Amino acid sequence: MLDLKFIREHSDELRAGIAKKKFTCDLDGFIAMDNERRDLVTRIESLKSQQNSAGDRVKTLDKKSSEFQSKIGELRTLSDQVKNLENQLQSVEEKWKMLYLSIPNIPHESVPSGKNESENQTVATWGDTDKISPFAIPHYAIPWFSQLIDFPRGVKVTGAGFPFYIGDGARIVRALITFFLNEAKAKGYTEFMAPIMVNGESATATGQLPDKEGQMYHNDTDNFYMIPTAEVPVTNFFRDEIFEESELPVYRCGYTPCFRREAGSWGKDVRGLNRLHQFDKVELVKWTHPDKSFEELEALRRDAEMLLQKLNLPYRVLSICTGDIGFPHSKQYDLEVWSGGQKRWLEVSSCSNFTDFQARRAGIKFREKATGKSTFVHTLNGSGLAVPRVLAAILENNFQGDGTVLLPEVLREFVGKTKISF
RNA sequence: GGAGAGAUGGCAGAGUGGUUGAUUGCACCGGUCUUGAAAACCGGCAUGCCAGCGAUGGUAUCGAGGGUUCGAACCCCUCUCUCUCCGCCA
Repeated sequence: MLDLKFIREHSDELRAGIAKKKFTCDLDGFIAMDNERRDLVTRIESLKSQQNSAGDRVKTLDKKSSEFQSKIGELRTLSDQVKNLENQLQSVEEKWKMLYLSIPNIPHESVPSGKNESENQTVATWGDTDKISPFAIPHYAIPWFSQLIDFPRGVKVTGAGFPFYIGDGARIVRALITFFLNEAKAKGYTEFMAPIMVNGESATATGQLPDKEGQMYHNDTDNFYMIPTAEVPVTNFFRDEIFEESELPVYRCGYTPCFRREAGSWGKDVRGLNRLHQFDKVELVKWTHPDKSFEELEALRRDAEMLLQKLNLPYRVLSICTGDIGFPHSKQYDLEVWSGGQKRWLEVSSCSNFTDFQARRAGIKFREKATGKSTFVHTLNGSGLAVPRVLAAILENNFQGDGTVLLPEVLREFVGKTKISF
C-alpha cells in the first residue's frame, strides 16, 4: 500500500510508475472512490457530532418531560440518517479497499527502465563460467540422478514437482540448508522456524494477496495458504507492532519449504530441479529505517552473493528492470547461478527492497526517537538461497569424468564426504 | 471434540446503558528538590481516519463482526483466541 496522501497529490507520478511496471490498476476509479468515501465520512461525522452533543443534553432531561420526548424524536431521525449513510459508506469502502490493495509499489529511480525481462541489467558477475568441470552435463542427465532424486515416486505420492530426495540427495539438501543458516547467523540474522501455512491477513500484508492468489496452494477447510516463501510468515512476525528506533535494523532468517502452484508457467525449462512445486529455501529478512533501506539492500545482496562465492559457483547479478519488477517491490536484484550442463543462468535469489509498501499493509512501524512519532519501517528480503537450483548447479558444474560429483568444500563436513558416486 | 472461565491502554487491573478514551497502580518521558542518584512531589504519556498551511477541531476504537437503543466497554447473537479440566494424539 502507498500513502493515501501521496496517491492524491502525486497521481501523475504514480500513474507513470505503474505504467513502467506494466501493471494495470484503476487509479482514476480509486481516486474517485476515495473522494466519495471522504465525502461520506465527513457527512457522517458531522451528523454524529450533532448526535453526541444532543445526547449530552438529553441525559440531563427528565424522561417524562415533553421536551425529552421531542428531543428523542429528533435524535431518532438523526440516527436513521447516520445509519443510511453508514450503509453507503460500507459498500464504498469495500470497493475502495480492493482498489487500494491492487495499486502496486512504484519502482525506485535507480531501477533500470525496460519493458520485460530481456531488459534486466547485469550489474555484476563472479566466477569464470569456463572454469567449471569440462564434463558438465545437465543434472537430470547424470546417469545416477534418479537414485539421488526420485521424481516418479513424487508424482505417485503427490504430483509433478514434488520430488523425493534420497540418501546423499537428502543429505546435500540438508547440508545446504545448514550452511545457509550458519552463514546467515554469522551475518547477524536471528533464525526462525516459522509456520508454513498462513492466514489471509498475512498473505495480504506481504502482497501475495490479491496479486498472486492463484499461485498459492489454499486450504479451504481452514482458509489457510501454503507459503510460497518464508518471507510471508517471517515478515508478518512483526505485523501491527512498533519498534523503537534504536532497535533498527532487525535481521531475521528462516528456512522453510516453499510451495508454488506455478500456474501458467509450467511447460518451459522445467526439467529436473529447475522448477518445482515444493522446494527448500532460506530467506533473509530485514526491517530498517527508511533512510537506510537502499544501502541495506546492497548489504543484503552481498550476503546472498557470498554464499555462491563460498560454494564456488559462478553467478551474475541482475538489476530487475521496471517492466519485470514485482508488484510490491521498489527495487530488486536477482542472483543467477551458472548451470554449466544446461548452459544457462538459473535464478537462485531475489533480493528486494519493498520500502514502506509491505510495512503499511502490515502495520509495522518504529517510534522516532526525536519526535516520538511512529513511522512505517522499510522491509527487505532476499533468498539466501533457494536450494534446488543451487543443487543443480553443484551437480552439473562439478560433474567429473569418472561419473562422480565433487562437493564444494564448505559442504563436505555437513554431508560427510567429498564426492558423490554410485 | 466435550465442560467451564475469560479477552479493557506498554503491563497489571477497575468499571454492567448517558460528563468513560475510559478509575488506579507499575513502566516510560519532562520538571521541582539533590553535589549526583534514589525517594517524594508536580506534569505528561494510545492509534486510525476526516477537515485545516498550522494551532487545532471532529470522529472512531475496551478480542472481531452483527443486533437492540435516541445513546453500548456495559444488554443480546455469532465467530476467533486464551486459560483450566476431560477425551484424542506427534
